[in-house]
Amino acid sequence: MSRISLEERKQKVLQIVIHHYIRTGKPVGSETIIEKNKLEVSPATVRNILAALEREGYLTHPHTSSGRVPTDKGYRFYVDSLMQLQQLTQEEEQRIEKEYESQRGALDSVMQETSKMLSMLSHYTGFVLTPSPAVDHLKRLELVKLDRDRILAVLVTDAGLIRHKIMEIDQDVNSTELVSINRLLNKNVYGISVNDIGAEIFKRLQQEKNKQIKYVNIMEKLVQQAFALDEEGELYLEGASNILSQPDFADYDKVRNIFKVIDEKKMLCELLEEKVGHEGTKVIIGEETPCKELQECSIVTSTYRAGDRTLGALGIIGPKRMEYSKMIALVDYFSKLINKTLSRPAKELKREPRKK
Amino acid sequence: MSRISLEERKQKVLQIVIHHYIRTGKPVGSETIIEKNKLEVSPATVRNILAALEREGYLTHPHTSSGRVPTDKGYRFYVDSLMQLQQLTQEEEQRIEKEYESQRGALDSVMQETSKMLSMLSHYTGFVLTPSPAVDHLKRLELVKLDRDRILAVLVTDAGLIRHKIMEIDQDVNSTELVSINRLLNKNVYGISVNDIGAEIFKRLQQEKNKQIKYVNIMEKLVQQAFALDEEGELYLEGASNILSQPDFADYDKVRNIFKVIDEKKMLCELLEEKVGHEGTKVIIGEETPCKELQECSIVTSTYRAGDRTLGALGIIGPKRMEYSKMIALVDYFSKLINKTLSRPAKELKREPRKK
DNA sequence: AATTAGCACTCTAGGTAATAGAGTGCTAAT
DNA sequence: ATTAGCACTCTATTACCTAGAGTGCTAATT
Repeated sequence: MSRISLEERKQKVLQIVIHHYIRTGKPVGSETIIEKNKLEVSPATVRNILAALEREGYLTHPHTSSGRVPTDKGYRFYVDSLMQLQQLTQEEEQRIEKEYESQRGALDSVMQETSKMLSMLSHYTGFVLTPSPAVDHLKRLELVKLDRDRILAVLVTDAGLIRHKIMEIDQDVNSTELVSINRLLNKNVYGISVNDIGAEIFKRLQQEKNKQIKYVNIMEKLVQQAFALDEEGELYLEGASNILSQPDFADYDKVRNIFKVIDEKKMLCELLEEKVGHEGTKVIIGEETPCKELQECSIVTSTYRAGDRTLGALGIIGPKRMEYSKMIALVDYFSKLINKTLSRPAKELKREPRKK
Repeated sequence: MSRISLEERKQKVLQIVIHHYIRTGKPVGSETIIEKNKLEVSPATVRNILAALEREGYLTHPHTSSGRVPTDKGYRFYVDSLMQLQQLTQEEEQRIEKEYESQRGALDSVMQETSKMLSMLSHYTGFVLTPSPAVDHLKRLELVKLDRDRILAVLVTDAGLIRHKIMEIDQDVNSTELVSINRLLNKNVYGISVNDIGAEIFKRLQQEKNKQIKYVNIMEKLVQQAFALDEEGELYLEGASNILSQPDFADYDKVRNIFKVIDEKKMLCELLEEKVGHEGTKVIIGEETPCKELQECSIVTSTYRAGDRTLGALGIIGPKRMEYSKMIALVDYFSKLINKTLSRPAKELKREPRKK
C-alpha cells in the first residue's frame, strides 16, 4: 500500500535508527523502529532492511543480539543527505546577540567569549582558533622602549588582533630616535600581510637609503624578532569538562586520549589550520579525522573571514552521537556573527579620512 | 632492646605507612610494615600501634580486613613533621634551567612555560597565577590610535606584564595630540600601583591645569576604561589530563567535579589569591581546601615576588596521595627561580644611566 | 518476488554462590 | 609490654545460572 520505493524506505529506516540512537544512546532494534514511527511493515521486514544497511556499511552490531548502531559511514550519509538543518530558536539567538553586545572589546576577548558560548550552548567543547597573525594584514606597529636593551613591539592587525613581542637590541636608542623609526615604519607598513613584511620593509628601506645606519640596524632586529611569529594562531578552548559528562565517553582510556589532545592544543591547531582553507561549515566524523585520538569524536567546524581573507576557524568537539542538525546550525550562526563583527570596524576605518 | 620510645615508634610506623601508601596506592598491612623496614617487633605489636594511630585519627580502614590508609590528618602530620624535604636532582635542575634560558621573552610567556614545566615534572597539573595588574606598579603606558573612535592603551608593569585594552572615545584626537597626552602621562605614571593610578592622575592633573579640556576628557576615559582592570590575574594551567592518569581518580564523578573546577578557572583564582598573602610554600590537603570539589586533591603552592611585593602564585594540583617531599621541593624551586628572573630586569634598569 | 510468521540461536546484564586470601582484633600466654 | 594463635570479616575472583533482547534463517503467505 505504501508508495515508498525500496531505496527510499531504506533511507527512512536509516534515518530513524540514527535519529533514535542520537537521542537515546541505546542500540536500536527492529521493534522500536516500528513502534515509534508507525511504519506499516513487520519487524521481519525491518530486520531485512537493517541487515542490508549493515551489509552496505551504514550500521553495525555491538554484538549479535543487540540493536543497530550507526557507523561513521552511516553518520556521514545522515549528515550529508538525510538530516534536515535546524534553526536556532529565537530565544537562543537573542541570548547570543545580547552577550555579544556587552562584549565590544579587543578581538581576543571576543574570541574567548565565543568559545565559551559555543561550549555552553552545545554542552560540548567549544573552540575558536584566532588567525595566525602572519596571515593577517598589519594596521599599526608601535615600538615602546622598556629598558636600555629591550623594546616592546606592539602589532595591531587589520582584523583587530593585538600581539606583542619583546625585542632585545644591542645598541641604545633614545626615545626621539624611536619615534622617528616608528613613524617611518608606520608609513610603510599599512596593509601588508605580516608574512611579507620583512621583505617589504627592506625593499622600501632601499628607497630611503639616506637614513642612518643605526635605523637599518634596528629594523633588521625588528624583522628578525618581532615578525618571526612562529606561532600559529591562539586556540581558545572551553568546556573540556563537558566531555566527561558524555555517557559515550564512559571508557577511561578513550577519555584520557581525548584530553591529551585537548591539553596539547598544538595538535588541534594543526588539524584546524588545514580546514581554514575551506569555506562553510564542515563536519568531521570519527575516523575521518587525521588525529587518531579523536576517532571517537566528531568535530563541527566553520571558518570566519574579514572581507575576502579567511582568518580563522571555530566550532565544537563532541561525541559522534551528537545532534548534528542543531550543532551545525549553532556553529554556522557563530561563524556568520563573527563575520559581521569583523566587517564592522573596517567600515569605520574608511570613513576616517573623509571626516578629517 | 630498641631504645625507641613509644611515641617515637608510633611516628615511625605512621611514617612508614604513609610512605608506602604514597608509593603503592595499596592499603598497608602490619606484615608489610615489618618486612620492608626490618623493625624488630612482631606483627601483633604493629597492629596495636596501628589501632592506636587509627583511634587518634591519623589512619583509617577502607574496610575491616584491609590495611591502613592515611587520613587528611595523617598526611598533614606527615607533611609538617615526618617528611624530610627532598632536593631536586641535578639533572632536573639543569633541565629546568636550560628551558629557562631559551625563554627570555615577555613575562606572560615565561609564566605559561613555567606552568607547563611544573606539570611535566610533577606529572600532575601545574599552574601559575600571574599578578593581577592592579597590584603591580606601572612602568610604561602607551596610547595608540586605531580608528577615529578607538584608542589602544598598552600597559607595561614593573614586573614585565603587558596588558592592552581598547578604549572608545567620542571625540577625535589627532596623533600629535595623542603623543603629548602620552608624554604627559608617562611623566606622571611611573612607579604607581595600577590600583591607585586613577586617583593619582587626577591629582597631578590638577597641578597642570593649564592644559586643554580635551586632554582632561581623554584622561577621564582612560581612567574609566583602561584601568578598570576588573580582571584577576591570568591563570595558566597545564596538564589537566594528567589528573586522568592518576589511579586515585578512577571514580568518574570525582574526576568530573575536579575538572569542572579546573575548567572554570575563576574558582581556582579566588582560592589562590587568598594564598598570595602568605610567604613560602604551603600544602593544602584534602578537606582543608575551601572548595569542596577539590577535597580529593592536594595542592602545593608557593608565591613569587619582585622585591618586596608578592605578585602571584604557582604550584601543582594532584591527588592526596602524592610525593609531597618531591613536590614541595619542585614548587619551591620554581618559586625561587621566578623570583630571580623577576629581579633581573630591575638590575639592568639601574645600570642604564651609568653606562650612558 | 516481496513480505511475514515462527523459531532457534546468541549474547548481555544481572544475580547468586563458592572459594581463596588478606588482614584484622581479641585473648591468653610469655 | 609484647607476642603467638586463632576466629572472624570483608574483598575479589570465578563460575554458573537465568531472563530478556534481538537477531538470522527458513518456510509459509500474499
